[in-house]
Amino acid sequence: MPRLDSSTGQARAIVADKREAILRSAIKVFAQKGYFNSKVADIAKEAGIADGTVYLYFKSKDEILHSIFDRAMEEFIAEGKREIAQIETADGRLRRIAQLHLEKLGADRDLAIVFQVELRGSTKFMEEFSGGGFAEYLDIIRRTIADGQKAEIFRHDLKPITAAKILYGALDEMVTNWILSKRKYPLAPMADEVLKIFFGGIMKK
Amino acid sequence: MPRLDSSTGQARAIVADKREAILRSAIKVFAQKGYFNSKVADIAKEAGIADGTVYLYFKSKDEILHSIFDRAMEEFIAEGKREIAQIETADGRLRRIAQLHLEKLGADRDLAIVFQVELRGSTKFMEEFSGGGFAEYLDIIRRTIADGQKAEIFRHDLKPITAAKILYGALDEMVTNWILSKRKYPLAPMADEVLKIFFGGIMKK
Amino acid sequence: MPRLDSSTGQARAIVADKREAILRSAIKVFAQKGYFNSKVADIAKEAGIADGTVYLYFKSKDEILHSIFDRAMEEFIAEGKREIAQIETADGRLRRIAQLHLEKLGADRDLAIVFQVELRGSTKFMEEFSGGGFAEYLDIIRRTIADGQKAEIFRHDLKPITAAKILYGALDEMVTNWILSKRKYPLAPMADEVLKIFFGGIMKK
Amino acid sequence: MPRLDSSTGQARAIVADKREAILRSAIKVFAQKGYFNSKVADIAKEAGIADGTVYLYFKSKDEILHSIFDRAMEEFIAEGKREIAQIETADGRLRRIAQLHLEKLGADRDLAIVFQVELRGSTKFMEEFSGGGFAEYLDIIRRTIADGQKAEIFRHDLKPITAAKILYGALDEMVTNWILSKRKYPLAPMADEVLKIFFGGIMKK
DNA sequence: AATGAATGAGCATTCATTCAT
DNA sequence: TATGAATGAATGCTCATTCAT
Repeated sequence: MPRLDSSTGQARAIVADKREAILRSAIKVFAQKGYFNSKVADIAKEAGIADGTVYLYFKSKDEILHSIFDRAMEEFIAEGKREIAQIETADGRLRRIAQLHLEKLGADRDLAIVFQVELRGSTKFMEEFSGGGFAEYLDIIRRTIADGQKAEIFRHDLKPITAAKILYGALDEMVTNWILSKRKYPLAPMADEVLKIFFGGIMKK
Repeated sequence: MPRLDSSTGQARAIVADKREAILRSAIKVFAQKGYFNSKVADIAKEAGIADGTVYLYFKSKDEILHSIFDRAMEEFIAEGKREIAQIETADGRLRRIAQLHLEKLGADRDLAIVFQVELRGSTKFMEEFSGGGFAEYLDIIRRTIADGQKAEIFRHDLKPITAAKILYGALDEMVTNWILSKRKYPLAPMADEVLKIFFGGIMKK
Repeated sequence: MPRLDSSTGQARAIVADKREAILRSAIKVFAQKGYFNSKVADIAKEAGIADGTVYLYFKSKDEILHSIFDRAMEEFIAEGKREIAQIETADGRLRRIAQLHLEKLGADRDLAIVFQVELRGSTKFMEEFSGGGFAEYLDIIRRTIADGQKAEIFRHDLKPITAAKILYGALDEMVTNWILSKRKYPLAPMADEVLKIFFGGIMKK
Repeated sequence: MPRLDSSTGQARAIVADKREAILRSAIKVFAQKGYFNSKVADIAKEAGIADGTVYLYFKSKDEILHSIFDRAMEEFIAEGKREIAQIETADGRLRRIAQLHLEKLGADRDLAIVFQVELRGSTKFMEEFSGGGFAEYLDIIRRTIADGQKAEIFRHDLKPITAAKILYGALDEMVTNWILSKRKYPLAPMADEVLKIFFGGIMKK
């Protein structure tokens, strides 16, 4: 049986590979020129395939953008959950989340650009984004903060959802600045800077 | 020759008025449909003028978007500086900045949408944005934080520029969430929530 | 008042002229290459205007085809009714209808081609065609035949609607043959040939 | 070597079967959606084969349409000739031709649609059509009429070719009306209606 | 200054056909 | 023979911008 399995499996793998290749190409092209200024032909050329072939794997240009987001978010959330599960304290978990956030985007500049720039380019998309994976991500942060309050390590006079948004916003700004910065620097370490303030405040005690 | 002066002045005022009207219309239209999906004809119709007239006041559709940003940012920074000048303490100044940030955008939802969404829609624009008024704004925050460190009210183990970005990012996320939220709520009060964390951290002492 | 009227009237006339020009060009192009093989750019070039201009006067390529038919049919029916009204006998009226039918199409070969060929190229269009002007035309023939029966000049053992279809079909075939014929010959005289049979049959008495 | 022969024969039969299947599928699809709106993939799916397989039996989509016409016309003419040969009188033969015409198309609505609608969709095709089987068909009618004149049962003051076109046109219109009609009714009986007029005229003697 | 008709470059998508397997 | 993934040419329509009036 391995025979049949592998033949089917291989076919599936090839299909997945090509989808993958198109997605990678699209990320690169979108990052360079922006979604609206990117032609489907650009993506195809970057992927080394014919224009029409793109449509064997995606229904439309729009679907490509959605797929980029869905796939990346899915992966990120899965990995985040896995890592978090092994950490005891709420603050430790929060630190890991922040690090992961910046590690992931810091490791793929093009993807980061698409996330920071293109996904924000339309209210329509942002709304879908907000209702989708992003909401789940924000909720993970929120729950972790609530956990920390229960565990009496975080203050009680803050709404967890608001605190979560603040943390997310701060991290998000780190990414945006990193993308736009002319100087190259590693993004991940910024997580600790953010947490230094988020955890400790900037006031002297 | 008050005559000529006044006539010129009046003419200039009329010109400014029409520019203004076009800008207001553009903000409304961009907020509704997004920059790329807005037609110049839509803006003209909203402003009650002919399509071609738009080009007597702006060189291109792109310039309209830039003007929206420039004008709003200029106004905002001018007002910010004015208000800040009257405040003694660094933390007081920071609080006023945060409040102003949310007050201004909270008072004009369409403008807020254009700022949060449309201005992010292209790296090109974000780069210009970053190099322009935004940099100045961020620098004001940075200097205020540095002042606070000099005055020994803020910790010294934080780079002012990083702290500034974090504050900005947190505020920015408040605005984005407010825009996308289905529920209507006042935006300005969120400034205090942000500062509660920014100043005090979320850890129990 | 003629002033205002004429200015408006002139503008309207110019618009009508351009519509007209596009329609004439479309008839020519459709006749030459067929509807599906005609590009909107072909029509525009033939009319001496830019591609986009076509869309200032017509919503789509499809609408152009419909307009060709509507306008021609309307004109034809109006003229037919006018002429018929002055004729006493049913057979005289039928003869005039048949003559007009062939005169009109015989005078404009391109229009005839569009009518005979392109309007038949899709069931969708034929259905609309059948439900529209064509039905009215066939009904005029039918009523004339029924009149002739009432006047006791036509046999009663024929359903007027069937006889009408037969006459129409015979005339229609004359047109189609004329279009496809390599030899040039006047179409109108064929009306008498058709009527010779339609009225008299081909059997010897 | 009966072996080879039979194997070849069988192979040929299989080939013929598949050609046949594709043709039947094409008729169905063309009738439903029209030639230009039908995709080769639609035909293949209807026939239960792969897209590429179509091209093992036909050189192009266009050739399929031609084959539909050629095969049907060939069959029809062969059958027509066979039947006619056994009939003595010219009017009897004409009656049989008219009946066959409507019987055949009345028995296969999809084929009728393709014949009445799709084959008319382009002058190019109509010209080929006119020069091909259709010319032969029309000629059979013409000769039969000429025979009737020689036999002194038909009037001499009519050109046989014109009379033939008139008969054909009338029959053709019957088919077109039948196709477009919402009501279902048998087509074949219309032959007699047509002949009642064709033979006898509609005038009272 | 204002108009709005005209322009024409630009692009996502489709689909007949090919060809490696 | 059969497959169906891949190809890439082809085109209707949009819309920012221009310019004669």
